[in-house]
Amino acid sequence: MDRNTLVSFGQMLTERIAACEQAIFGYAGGEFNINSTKQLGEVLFERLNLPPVKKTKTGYSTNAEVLEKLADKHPMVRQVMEYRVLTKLKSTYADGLLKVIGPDGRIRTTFQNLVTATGRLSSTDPNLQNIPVRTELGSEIRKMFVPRPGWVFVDADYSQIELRVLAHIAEDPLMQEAFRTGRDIHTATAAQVFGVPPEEVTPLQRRHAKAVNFGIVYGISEFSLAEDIGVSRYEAKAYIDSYLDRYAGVRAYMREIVAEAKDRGYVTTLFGRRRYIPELKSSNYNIRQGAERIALNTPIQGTAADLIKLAMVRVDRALEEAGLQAKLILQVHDELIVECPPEEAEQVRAIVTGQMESVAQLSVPLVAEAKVGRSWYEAK
DNA sequence: GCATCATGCAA
DNA sequence: TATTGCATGATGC
Repeated sequence: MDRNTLVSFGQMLTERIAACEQAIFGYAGGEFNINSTKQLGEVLFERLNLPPVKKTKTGYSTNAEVLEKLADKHPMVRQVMEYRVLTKLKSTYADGLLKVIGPDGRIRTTFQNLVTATGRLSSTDPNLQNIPVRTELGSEIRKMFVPRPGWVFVDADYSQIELRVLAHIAEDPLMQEAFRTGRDIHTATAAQVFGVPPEEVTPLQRRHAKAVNFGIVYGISEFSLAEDIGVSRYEAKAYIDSYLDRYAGVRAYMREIVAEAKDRGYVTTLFGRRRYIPELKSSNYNIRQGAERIALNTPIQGTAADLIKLAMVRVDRALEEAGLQAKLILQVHDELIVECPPEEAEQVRAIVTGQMESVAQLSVPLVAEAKVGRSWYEAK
């Protein structure tokens, strides 16, 4: 870790947090613990009389979605949103990571191989599988993950591995065709769902199609899709219907995997990993529906986990056999990170992506893309 | 000190 | 009323 930069980043956050706090206390007319959802709820919904959008089982919800809806109703709300972003980065990442830097300046996670229900690894103490990447400020943290002096990172990730696994397992001809011809799957899906040529797909259509692809893997409901992309339930239903009309293999898979799971009591991955799902027989509708989503998702997520685990073994072996100093140092579900001297980087890149892509022969190609960089931020 | 809750980060 | 995880601070026991 680049400890000094991490310390400076933490100090910058401290200053910005203090400014937020002062603004919030000014609007509230006094101090309170902004971290307490109970106290914050009282200020927002009782003192300032903002409309309570949603409840939790213990009181008012103040989560990001709720705050977003209230943002135009009182200036304090945006300050609270910024406060949440900053304190998250400070406590979990800046302070949290500083605490676990070893005497040699390196951070080591502990991987658990037997925790998740699907076969994924999990990472603890610290969790290196949830380092921020989606926002500009958050991704600054990744600039502080650096290799040993003079070395570089090679970061390789699978492209759309779960949808490729779905295309394979579901034997869906259209989805397979999209991957075989190297198309952008979300654009191809939008073209199918909205009935337009790929080159006429608008950014909004692509975004909606991406959300549907994402949701399908998890066992979507029209309600949740509507929530996610901000359309009516009827529109969301139309998207899903159109999707499953076009990707008929996916529709059949969804039906068959649930039937099989109910019959056998478990589902399996392509490599035979098994997950029992006793909740399929629950008398509670919600629990039963949840179990069906698990039956749908587990073979997909679990097969992807099997694939990358096998790739890890082969990558490690191939790097060793090539006589390289390169070392596999991290896995993040669909991504492998290797540390190596810069003169090895191009060979490492070829070995890692080559092993990841050839780990299994599915009905669609597996594609891995790699970058080289002097930090995790640069290499991703 | 431990458990639970709400929240938010990742794939 | 979308899958899988883990860390944090607050809160209560």
